[in-house]
Amino acid sequence: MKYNIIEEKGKIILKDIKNFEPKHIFECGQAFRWKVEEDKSYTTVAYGKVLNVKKENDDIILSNTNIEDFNNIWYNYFDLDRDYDEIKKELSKDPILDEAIKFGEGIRILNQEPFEMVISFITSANNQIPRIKRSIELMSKHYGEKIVPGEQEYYSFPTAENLSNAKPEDLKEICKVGFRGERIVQTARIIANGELDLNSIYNLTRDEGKELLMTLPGVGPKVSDCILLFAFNKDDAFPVDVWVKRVMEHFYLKEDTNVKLIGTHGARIFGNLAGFAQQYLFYYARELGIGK
DNA sequence: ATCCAGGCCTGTG
DNA sequence: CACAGGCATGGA
Repeated sequence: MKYNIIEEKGKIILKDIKNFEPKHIFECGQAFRWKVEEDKSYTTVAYGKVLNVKKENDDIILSNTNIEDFNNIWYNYFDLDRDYDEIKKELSKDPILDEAIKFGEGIRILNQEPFEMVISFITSANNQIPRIKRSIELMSKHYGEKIVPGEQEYYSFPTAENLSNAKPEDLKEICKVGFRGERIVQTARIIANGELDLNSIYNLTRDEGKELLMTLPGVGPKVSDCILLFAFNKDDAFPVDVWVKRVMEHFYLKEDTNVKLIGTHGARIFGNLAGFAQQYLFYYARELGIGK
């Protein structure tokens, strides 16, 4: 990445940075906790911190942070070590990806917190994105930790310990997670117990990590791929949801198929960049309503 | 009203 | 192994 870092009080400024468009990154479906503000900046809670991100011309301004947190947390969170020019150059050889990349040219794939991804994508099953976001906010508010950096209150995403002690009925009634309540508590318990060590997945392949994650209640083929891609940096993961199914059938298969076939097809044509391809395609398809 | 949403689980053939 | 049907919830 070619950019200059400027440190001001409470801010880190990334000067002249490419491949970083907040709207694309935060609204492409990989993250559920970024809220757009009136000034078009975005705010989230992650790693126990509140962070605001604003784009001004070709600069990105990170507010309520400092150089230590930037180096220790946000540099990796925003995947700043990766050369997106190279990825886009390779994927653009495919004419359909070329269009999708033009549409979401500023997408980056974040490296988010494993437990939060596990629960968030369990919550996503047969659900709608606005409802998923609402349930995640409610879980954070009721089971997370309060953070007050200024005038406003924020809540961190709950720990496995805290969620393992929640009652499924409460998750349903208070957090509106529906039938996913039991799965959330059971999975939180397995992780809180240490029965499954999420950190071990960093050192596994996609297939190995997938096999392990799918032992968790509520985690199947699609949810596991999301967790592997959005938390564990497995770039060959290719989550196939209704939108990816639609866009792949519309542009590539030209017929009605099934998610399993699309998964193998995606792996074959996109290879070790499948995760990036999926994210460009998902954003493109959902924003434009392709195949619906 | 019926259908559907970033699917998964369980039971059947 | 493939394939239904069910599942909470609420907006279209």
